Amino acid sequence: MPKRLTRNFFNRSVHEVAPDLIGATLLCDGVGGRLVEVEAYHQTDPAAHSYRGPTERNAVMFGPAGYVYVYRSYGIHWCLNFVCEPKGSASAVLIRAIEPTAGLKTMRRRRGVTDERLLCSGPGRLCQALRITALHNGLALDRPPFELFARQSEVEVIAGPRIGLTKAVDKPWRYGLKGSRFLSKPFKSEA
DNA sequence: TGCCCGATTAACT
DNA sequence: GTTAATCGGGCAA
Repeated sequence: MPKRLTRNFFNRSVHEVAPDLIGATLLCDGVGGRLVEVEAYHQTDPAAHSYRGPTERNAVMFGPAGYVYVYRSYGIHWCLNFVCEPKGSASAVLIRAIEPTAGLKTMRRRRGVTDERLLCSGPGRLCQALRITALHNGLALDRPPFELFARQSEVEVIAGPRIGLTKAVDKPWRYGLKGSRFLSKPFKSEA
């Protein structure tokens, strides 16, 4: 059986946690898969929601590590983050793409597409596939409905600039599973 | 209060 | 490659 990750896993630098998450398996009510793409955000980072200090929306980011921060993107989509570092650091990892392994039929129904590569390849898409909404904001990652398992083998992690930003565009804080077909976009170094 | 804009996606040309 | 959809946060007034 794969080893479960607990909240303690997240209580260190977001730049260590983010690449370590590649290959881990996330399930929500039994539906999900392998994390293949994430991005790191920190309070000192102009692109982070926490950059301008605590607000009602980003309050969870200022809390302890190992909890879920969910926000509405463009008024349409939900985006899923894992809070990292000691309380107050306001850092988090954005989950950008998952390789679907569990609940494929459910995900196809929720997404309205059949192509496996379109189920969870993007932050908004994976939230729709796993049915993650504001109701999950503030929940612990090691408690239901979530299940999080450590990767079972070594993986090759690739890094590059984050996607969709207008600030701090040069920071190479996007991490991905090298060669994965399920990335939201290819990394430049393997294009 | 009003205005601008975004850690996106799908459907266009 | 371009653009609409859609709405709350953040800031100016």
